[in-house]
Amino acid sequence: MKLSFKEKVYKVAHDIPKGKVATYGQLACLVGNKKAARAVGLFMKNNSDRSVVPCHRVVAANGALTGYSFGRGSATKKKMLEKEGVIFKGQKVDLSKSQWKKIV
DNA sequence: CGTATGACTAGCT
DNA sequence: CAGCTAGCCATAC
Repeated sequence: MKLSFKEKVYKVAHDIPKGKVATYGQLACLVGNKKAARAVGLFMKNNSDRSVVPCHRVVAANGALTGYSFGRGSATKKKMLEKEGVIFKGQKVDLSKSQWKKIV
């Protein structure tokens, strides 16, 4: 079975461990199209698995909490991440400490 | 198939 | 530091 880009994105996103976050570009790179960060975000928005896929563990390349049209948006997202152990720097995620690094 | 859309990113001013 | 532009991609219609 051939996984669609979107399927891969969901798969990788689901692989993000608790307390860690990944950037759209990173996910895009993991699925094979590092320039498809846009498409990645698109799937997160059209997510049907928002309760299944930890889309809240996906942030912008600079650690900003972009998007997230769930709950109170970035507020809820930030809360969830902080609760999971993600380090925050002001209003952004401290990628230097909480960016997920896929171990292959 | 062509157009429109979007939770992106990097570079410049 | 903030704002803007251009480039790139997959999906839906």
